[in-house]
Amino acid sequence: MLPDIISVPSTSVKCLSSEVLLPEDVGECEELEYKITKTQKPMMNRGACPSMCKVCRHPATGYHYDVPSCNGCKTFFRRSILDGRKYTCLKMKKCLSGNEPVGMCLFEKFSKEILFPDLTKRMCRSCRFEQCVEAGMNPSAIQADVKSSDGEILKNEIMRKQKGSVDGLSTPHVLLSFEDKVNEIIEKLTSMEVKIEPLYTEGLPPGYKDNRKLEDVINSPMILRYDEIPNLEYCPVIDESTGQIKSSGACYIHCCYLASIEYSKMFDFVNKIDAANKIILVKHATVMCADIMTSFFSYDRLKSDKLIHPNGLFAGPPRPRYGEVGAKHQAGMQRTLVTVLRNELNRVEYLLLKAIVLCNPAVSGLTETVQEVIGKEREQYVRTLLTYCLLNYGSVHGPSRFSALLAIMSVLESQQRNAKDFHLLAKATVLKDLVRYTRVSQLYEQIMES
Amino acid sequence: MLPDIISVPSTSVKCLSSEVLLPEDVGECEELEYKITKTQKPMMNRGACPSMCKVCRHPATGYHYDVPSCNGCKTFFRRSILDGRKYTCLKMKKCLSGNEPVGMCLFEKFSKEILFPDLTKRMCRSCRFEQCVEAGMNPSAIQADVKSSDGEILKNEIMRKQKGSVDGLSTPHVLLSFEDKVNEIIEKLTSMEVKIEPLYTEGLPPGYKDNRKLEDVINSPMILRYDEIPNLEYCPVIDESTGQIKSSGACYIHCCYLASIEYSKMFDFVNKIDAANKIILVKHATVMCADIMTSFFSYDRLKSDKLIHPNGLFAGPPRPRYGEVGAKHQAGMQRTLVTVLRNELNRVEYLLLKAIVLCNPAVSGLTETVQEVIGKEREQYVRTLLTYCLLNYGSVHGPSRFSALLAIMSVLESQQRNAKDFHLLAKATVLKDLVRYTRVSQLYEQIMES
DNA sequence: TACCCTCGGTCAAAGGTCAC
DNA sequence: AGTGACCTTTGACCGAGGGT
Repeated sequence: MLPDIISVPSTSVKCLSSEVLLPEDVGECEELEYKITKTQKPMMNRGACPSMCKVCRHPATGYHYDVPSCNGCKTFFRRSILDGRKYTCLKMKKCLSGNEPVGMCLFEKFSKEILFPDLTKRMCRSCRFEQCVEAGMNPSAIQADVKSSDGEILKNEIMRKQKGSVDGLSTPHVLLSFEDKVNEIIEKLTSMEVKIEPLYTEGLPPGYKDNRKLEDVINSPMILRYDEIPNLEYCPVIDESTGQIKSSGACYIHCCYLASIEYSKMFDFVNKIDAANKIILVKHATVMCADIMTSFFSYDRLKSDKLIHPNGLFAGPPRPRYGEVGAKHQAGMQRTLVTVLRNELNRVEYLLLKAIVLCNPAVSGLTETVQEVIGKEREQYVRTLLTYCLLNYGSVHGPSRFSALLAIMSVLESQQRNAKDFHLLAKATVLKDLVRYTRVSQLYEQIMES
Repeated sequence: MLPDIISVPSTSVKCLSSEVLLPEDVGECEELEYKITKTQKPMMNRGACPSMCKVCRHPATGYHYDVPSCNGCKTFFRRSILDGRKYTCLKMKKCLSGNEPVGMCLFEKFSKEILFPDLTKRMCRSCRFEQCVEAGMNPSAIQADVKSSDGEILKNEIMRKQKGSVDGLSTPHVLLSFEDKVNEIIEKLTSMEVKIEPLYTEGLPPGYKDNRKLEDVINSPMILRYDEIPNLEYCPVIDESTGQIKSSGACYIHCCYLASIEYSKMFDFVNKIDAANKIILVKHATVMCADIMTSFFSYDRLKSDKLIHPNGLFAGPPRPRYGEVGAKHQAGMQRTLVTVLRNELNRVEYLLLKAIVLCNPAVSGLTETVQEVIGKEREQYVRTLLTYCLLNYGSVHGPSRFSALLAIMSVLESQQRNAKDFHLLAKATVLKDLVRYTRVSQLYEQIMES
């Protein structure tokens, strides 16, 4: 069962194994399974062709014997079974892991291995066959008649082995160490994300206002639920014509920003930088982090192709009366989402991208030391994202996937410029009243006016 | 000889040697070669079998390392490369032509050569290897690992030699190693760049105007010097107040666009797409290609930190009177350059980036097939750039270098939008006169108004 | 009806082997 | 030690058949 879920293909998850195995994720997995059952296609995936051969990392040509694989490995497996072949590895099954040039750092080894993917050359037939079995190639999916009794025996042997090992430990894999490292980072980001989620999804209750300054929020201990916010002020907006309290929903924009700020505080490197630099960084990153969060949330959780808040309401400046700049802003927000959707950003990619957005050493005003610290942090996430792409999309499509993801950043950046332009314009001129009506927080203004 | 024919084996129809000797068959050979070139499938041609070894004139057993050849020469070539052997001819490389037994008349020599075509007997190993290379045997088609560093050196040497003589007919081979592929692609792009450079650096001479339409330029054969442009029209601009010819420098903008278009025509994939799609693609890419070219040229060749034309004059809309949009446009141009400078883009990165900019499958209006073709082409360049970064900046900084380079693209894109906005605004309103004054070509307008 | 998968089969062209 | 006829293996490609 598990293998099937993992190999559920294409853009969608193909997650690293730990993701699948995390207890929190069971729900997600089940959901995935549900989708599969629903479309009544347990094995194959409509549309997208899997990108990488699970055996040798060549470009895959489709699912063969239940495994995304290339033509070569498909034929190799079939022949091996039909002829009932027995291979012996002369290198103690170390064809894959051994023989590396000495003195290479791990990532170097890895990227070389991925980018120079001719595993077939380095794998002996024994190890290749092993890898086929490991990847889950299903002997009973072979329709042709086995040519020898050896074949029959081998087939049964493999089937027994696979049945037995479903819940057993998978044998160590070359890339495990990289997967481990990637997993470690992803797990950390995931747990951070989980922590800030309630802050965003619950929103500030209607009529309440958070009066803290940006500096306060940044320098105070973590606050992960709105009801822990000190000095939350109840100041409902009164409709001037009717004199009644204007009904207003929960305030998600403010909370989305709060969530982004609290999120940024969870990174280890913030301990290494001083308050002034923190503020500069946060001012630069928050709008973008909030945007990508809203976009991803709408798409991933709420399955919406429109930008919506956690309560299901339409997000962004909703009314047309904001004029041209408003329209541009609005269009920009939607563009962010559209980009996310078009790329079918998955959760891992989202998390890493957000981390990369946050760790931007090019923000002007940062001291040199801080730039260096942040630069190193960013490099780590960039590398992880690249590794993830290479592992999941292969050496052919991986790099372009990686570049497509990075392109989202520039969309976020221009979106941020639009948002800030919009805010200034709105405040200065036509929208003075509207701005007063809206429960604009000081924090919001501080961010937007940077 | 006869036994060979009989034992010509198995299933496949290895041709009979007598066939080789028939004069009529020379034609067939040539036809075969022609077909191959045409379909760009040098590998195989099912059904037809090459008849004669291009190295030694024995009966061929098929294509080996891209050359119709016999078993012996195939094995000889492989062994020579794998062992990295160096042969020396003791007969001044005259094994083939000279040194005939004395006293033979020409006809004797000739008929002997035809009837006993065993050149191997007469060729020393040095000359045989020479002949292999000459015939076009492709060392990168050898899959086995070279056994010595000598082998690696020899292989590269041969490949360089062949590239020079065949003029880049090298075939995309699946098993070409990544390093090789990187070099191959870079060399190809370099040679393309060299070809278009004069078009840009010379510019159109003052007062001349190129009246061709975009379609004409795209569909006509390559023109790489301005003096080959058909119907170049001399139409100097007259100053209305003085009645004198306005002095104007060479027109670089037009030529830069021309250079970009001619450049795009050099990509192999353009043969696979129709005229309509070509136009769409070129309309989208030209401004960006021209921008990055101007930027890189200013920085790399002219060592300028300002955007300047090859003649040393300041580039871009130079006068402040263009108003706000003009200023924005101007600032954008400078921003492109600044980005280039800040990144210290080198030539390889510049070339690859330009190729990536050009091969954009996301341009709206392209048919799906074309999108796919272009997408594959782009993937190739993206992968190459990534590999280049990893190789040259290491696995720690390489990925972020790669991401920094990709970020230049979005700068180019927004710069393009500004340029087009500027053009439309200029044309429609305040700058009507200026636009008329400027020798704006139809081609320029067609590009700017897309 | 018309695709679109994935199956098996095919064969040109790789590599390897071993008398000579 | 080299050679090359013969052999094995590989994998791109194609038609078949079953599913949507």
